[in-house]
Amino acid sequence: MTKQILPLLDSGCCAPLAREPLSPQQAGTLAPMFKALGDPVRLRLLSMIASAAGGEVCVCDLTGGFAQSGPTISHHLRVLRESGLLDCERRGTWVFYWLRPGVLDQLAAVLDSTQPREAVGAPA
Amino acid sequence: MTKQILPLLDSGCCAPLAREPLSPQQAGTLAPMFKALGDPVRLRLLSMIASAAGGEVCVCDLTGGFAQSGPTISHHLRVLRESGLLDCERRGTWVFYWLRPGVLDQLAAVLDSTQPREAVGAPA
DNA sequence: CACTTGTTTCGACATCTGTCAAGTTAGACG
DNA sequence: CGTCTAACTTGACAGATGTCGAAACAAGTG
Repeated sequence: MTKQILPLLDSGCCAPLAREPLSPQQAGTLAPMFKALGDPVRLRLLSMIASAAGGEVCVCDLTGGFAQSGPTISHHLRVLRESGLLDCERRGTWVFYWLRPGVLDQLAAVLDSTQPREAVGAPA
Repeated sequence: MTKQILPLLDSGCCAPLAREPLSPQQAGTLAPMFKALGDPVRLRLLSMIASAAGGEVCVCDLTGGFAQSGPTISHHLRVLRESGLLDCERRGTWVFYWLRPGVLDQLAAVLDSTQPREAVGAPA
């Protein structure tokens, strides 16, 4: 069910944005994830899923909260899935979506600016 | 020089994504910022500016690092500025850009998922 | 098997986006 | 003022994106 997933930030991926310039490759890996977050409908979908009690939500419980049609919600879920933020599984009639663990934290870490620069590693 | 800026997350704006579902309004405020981050060129620009020594960079020091034309870089800088992530000022011949303080941290806070749900405020 | 419900895919369409070439504005310097 | 450089704006264009209705697919139920 899960289609092509972008090369995952294996472990941390990159230093925070504000510590050193991102390489074109790093930017190319991160941008699609931020892009997936760059739509109000997708942000709300992600939030509904991320904040759900069991950590997962049935599509049937998502569509009701939006003015958009079923196919449109399905499209946005696919974008979130293919960007590596969500995963899903069919169980009988229903399809459940959940947050891929850790991905949001990695994105948050990239945005973190508490260690602007010089305070990096200087051993002495 | 600074044009129309989106309604700024006054103070925190919203609870983390994973704590409770975003309202349509909150999603509408946040999405344009994530959208601005959703392009590799803009991510690199932002990173170059955020990690720069003095906290600001002259446009003339940015354009060299990209295959894109000057107007294209200018366009991306405008998108970053109008989404509220950057600010700029002209000094003589040159224009300098810098990170709007706090904005990145607010976005990071929205993505933070260390307090999934129930651990919220329950007084007892 | 036919029927119903949940979900995705397909096809179409209007809008938005990234890009560049060409032209314009802003300031510095004679 | 004229000219040079830095940066932005405009106009154009190919390609991506958000949206929907219709059709297809998946599973359960009679």
